Amino acid sequence: MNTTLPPTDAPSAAESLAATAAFSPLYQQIKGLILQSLQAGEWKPGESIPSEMELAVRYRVSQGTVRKAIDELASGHLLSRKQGKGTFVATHAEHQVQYRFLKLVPDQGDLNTEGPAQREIVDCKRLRASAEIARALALRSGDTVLQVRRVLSFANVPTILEDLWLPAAPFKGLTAERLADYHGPMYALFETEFGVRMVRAKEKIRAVLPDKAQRELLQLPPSTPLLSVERIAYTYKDTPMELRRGLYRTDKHHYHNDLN
Amino acid sequence: MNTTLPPTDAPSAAESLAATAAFSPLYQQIKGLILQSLQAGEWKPGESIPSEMELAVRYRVSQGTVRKAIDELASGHLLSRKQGKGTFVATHAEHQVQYRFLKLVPDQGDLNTEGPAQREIVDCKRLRASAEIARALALRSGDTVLQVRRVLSFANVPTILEDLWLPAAPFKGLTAERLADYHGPMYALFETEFGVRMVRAKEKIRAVLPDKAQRELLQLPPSTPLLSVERIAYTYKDTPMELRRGLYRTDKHHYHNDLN
DNA sequence: CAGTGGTCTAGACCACACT
DNA sequence: GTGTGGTCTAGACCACTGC
Repeated sequence: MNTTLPPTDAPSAAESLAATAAFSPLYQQIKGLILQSLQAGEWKPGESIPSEMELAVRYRVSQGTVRKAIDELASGHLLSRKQGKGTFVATHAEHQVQYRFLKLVPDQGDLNTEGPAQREIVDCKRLRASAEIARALALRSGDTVLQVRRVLSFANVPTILEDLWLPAAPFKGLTAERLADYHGPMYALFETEFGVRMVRAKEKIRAVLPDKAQRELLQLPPSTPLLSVERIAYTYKDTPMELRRGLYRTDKHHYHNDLN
Repeated sequence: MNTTLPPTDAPSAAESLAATAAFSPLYQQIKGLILQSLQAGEWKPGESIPSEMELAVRYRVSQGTVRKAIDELASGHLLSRKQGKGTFVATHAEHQVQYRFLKLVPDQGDLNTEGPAQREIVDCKRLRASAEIARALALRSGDTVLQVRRVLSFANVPTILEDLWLPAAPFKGLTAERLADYHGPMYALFETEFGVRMVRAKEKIRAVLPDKAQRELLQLPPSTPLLSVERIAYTYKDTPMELRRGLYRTDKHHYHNDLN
C-alpha cells in the first residue's frame, strides 16, 4: 500500500498501524493524529492548519484520505473549511455561531432583533468541589474549583441565572473582573486566555420552581416555572471541563431544538 | 464530462442540469433525484434501494458521486446503509432508534431498564383547524384535522400527556382503535399504514404549570411544573405533517440533549 | 462464490481568495 | 497566477452478507 520511501520526521500511518496493532480505517487514524495535534495546541483556535496536500505528505497518505478525516472533524465543528483560504481550527468567536450552545431564542424575532445579551457577574469564587460537582468534572472530591454566578438579560429583562463550575487548575487567573471586562462568548475567552476549547456538551432539562433567592435574582413573581438546564461541556477527548446550571425564563423565550 | 451515449430511460444528470438551468454539484442533484423517488414512494420504508452501481448507471454518473449523495441522505437518517447487504429506506421501526424524537429519559438507568411505555389513547376526533393549528400545518383555517390526545406511562406512572394534530387528508381512516391496537412507535404506524414518513422535527420547550384538567390526567399534585414540548414534525421536502404538544413530568425523568 | 457497501488511491478539473 | 478547498472520475482492493 505505502511505498518504501525513506522515513522522514513522522512515522507513516501504516507504520503507526503496525506499531499499535489497532485496526481502524486509515482516515480514522489520520483523524486521530490531527486530533492529537489539536489537543496538543500545535494549531490554535482560529489559526489555519496545513493544507490537505501538506498533511497528505506528512502522513504518507493520499489527499483523499486526509480529506475524509478533515470532513469528519469539520462536521463535528472541530475544524472549519473555507474554500480558497484553507482549513481552520474552529472557535466560539465566529460570528455565525456565537452562542452555539445556547438554545434559548426569543418567541418573536431572532437574536439580532433582540440585540446582544447584557451580562452581569454576580459572584466568582474558589471553593472545594462537592462530591456531586467532582463527579461531574471527573475530579476528586475536595479539589479546588471556580464557581461563577451570573445573570443574563435580554432587552434589560433578567432572563437567565447561571451557576457554573470550572476546575481551578486549567483556569488559573480567572477572576470576576476578567469575566466582566470580556465582551464576547465566555467560551471564546476560555479559548484565547486559557487554551481550553469546548467541543461538545450534554444538557439535562427539567421544569422547576425557583427558590426565593433565585426568584429575587431574576426579579420574578412567585410560582413562575423555569427551565432548569444542566450542562456538562467537554473539551477534546471527551474530558469534562465545565458544569453549568442555568435557570431560563420561558415566558418570552423558548428552548429550541432541532431533531434529525 | 459525460460522453455522448444514446439516451436511455432517464435523462442524464448533466441533461437535467442543462434543462433546469439550476447550478449545483452533481451529487446534490443526484441527492435530489433520490429524494424524489423516496417522496414518490418508489422505494418504501424498510425496503432496499438499488445498489450504488445500479444508481450510477441510471443517473450516468460515477459510483463515487452516487456514494456522496447517499452519504448525505444517510447522515440525515433518510437512508440507512448496511455493509454487505445494501442501502435501505430508513424507518422509525428500527429497534435502535425506536423513539428517535423522544428525548425524555429516566434520571437513572435507561429505557431498557424501565421497559416499554404504556400508551393510553384518551381521545381521537375530527375537527376544524384553528388559525394557529392551520398555520403550523400549512393548511387553511377550517380544514379538517385529526386531534389525538394520549397519555404515556413509564412503570405505570403517567408521565407524558400529549395532544397531537394531523391533517385529515393523508391520514384518512385513522381511528382511536387503530392507534390503540398498534404496538410500536406511532411514527412507524404512519409509515406502514399511511405512507407518511416523518423525517425531521423542531421542538420549542418551555416550563409551565398545568391547568386542572391536565393535572388530573397526569394525576399530579398542584404546583407541579412541567415541561411543555411543542413539536412540528416534517415529512420529505419540509412539509409539516404533525403538530404535537406534550407535557412532560420531569421529577424522575429529564429531557436530554446533545450539543455538537 | 457473487454482490454489496467501505476504503484508498491518483489524477483531472472547477470555484474561490489573495496578491 | 498560484494556492486553497470542492467535485468528479476510474479503478483497485477490503470487509461483510448470504447463497
